[in-house]
Amino acid sequence: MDTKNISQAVISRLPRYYRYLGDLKDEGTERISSGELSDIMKVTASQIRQDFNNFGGFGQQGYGYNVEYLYDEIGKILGLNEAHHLIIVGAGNLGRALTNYSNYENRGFIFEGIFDHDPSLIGKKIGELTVMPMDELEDFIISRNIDIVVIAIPKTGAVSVADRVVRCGIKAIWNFAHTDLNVPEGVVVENVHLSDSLMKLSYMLTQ
Amino acid sequence: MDTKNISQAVISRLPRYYRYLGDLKDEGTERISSGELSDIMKVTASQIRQDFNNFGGFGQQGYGYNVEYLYDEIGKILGLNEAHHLIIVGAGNLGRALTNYSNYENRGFIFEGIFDHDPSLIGKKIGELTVMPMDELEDFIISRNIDIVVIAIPKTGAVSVADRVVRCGIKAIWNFAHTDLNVPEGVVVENVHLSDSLMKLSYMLTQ
DNA sequence: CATTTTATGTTAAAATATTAACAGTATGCG
DNA sequence: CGCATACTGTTAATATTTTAACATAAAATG
Repeated sequence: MDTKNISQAVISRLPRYYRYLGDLKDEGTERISSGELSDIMKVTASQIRQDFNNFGGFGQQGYGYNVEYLYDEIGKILGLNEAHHLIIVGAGNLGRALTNYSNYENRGFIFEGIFDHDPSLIGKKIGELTVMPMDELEDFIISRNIDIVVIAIPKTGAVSVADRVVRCGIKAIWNFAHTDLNVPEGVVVENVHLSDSLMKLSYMLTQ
Repeated sequence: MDTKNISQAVISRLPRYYRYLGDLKDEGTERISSGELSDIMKVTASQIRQDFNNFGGFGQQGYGYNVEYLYDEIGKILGLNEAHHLIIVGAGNLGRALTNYSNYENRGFIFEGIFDHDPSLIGKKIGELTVMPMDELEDFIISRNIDIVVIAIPKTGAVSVADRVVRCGIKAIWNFAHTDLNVPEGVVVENVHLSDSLMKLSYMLTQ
């Protein structure tokens, strides 16, 4: 069910499917066809079937897809069946927003700690978490089995933080810094470049 | 220099070029070739040349590209030569983070106001801005010539806010709500679905 | 000032991704 | 229980995107 090289385009669409299927499940919809889903999501039915079939057949001819089953399966593909343990580096506005955001939006992603180098922030409570100093970073990651690090600091510090966490075994970085990170083979980075996103909007608006 | 249907893929890459060119400019680099840029950015030189040529020839054979000129031109393409006036709907953690974020990161994007429906937040200061009540939304948009609305509220309210702002002429929405917005032809939406992004990371980590 | 080098703009080829078509199977209904 | 219908899974066609190739023009060199 995995490593045969699924394209980035397909992967990017999976969370959206997951979202719509979750909504359908909540509404009590039991089954859905690629055609109906196509209408709701505004993508072709063909694409939906192709996408799902990258991971095996989840549907049944003449019936369609069972919503709950499909939802669960996509969840598994996305790795949501097991919990992830995160820390946030950077207790600025964005770090704080993400801490809080997690509580009600992202089950399965457990925010275990938040770090900052600013002495005036250390010890402060942010939601359930207490800001920790940067020199405790490595110990915390290792002792708490952290698997995802969120980088929410300005770009000047981002690269060195990435290096530090990679050195203690982190394999996934959610990067909000306004720069690209160079990481070794086997480490994945998901960038959220807000400025890039805003510029794209500006472009579209200008047309 | 415009409407001949530039692909989404190209547009998505423009801000990244802009970022790297800005860095090069700051370092004092005067000229650069597609080959050198290719090395730095880890994309093919061919793609770089193709991308730029969608908008006309910015370089010179045997010389390459003038960094500052190219930077400015891409800025213009992205619509960064004129200021944009934004408001944020939602004074929660995310809204607050974006307000502050803007100050030091995004010149040319001017955050003019922030709104919330929660009475306990109205009147509070967030950076330079004061939280305003939702019933002043339309008047403010019109009187201040707002051209971009940032939606930073939970999905339950997002759709109706989008409808409201579209009705008073807004053509661009930066959507952080965990839902898709249905907008009429001519209105553009740039989604920042943080959960989707995190799920993508989870997928990559699982592989 | 001629010659070599460099590097673009552009055309052509290859690789990917999307859409359409269809064969075949389960379902639902009479 | 058989027949029509409704769908998927999958293969084929089309469209798009990316990469490579190359002809040409400016720049550098001696």
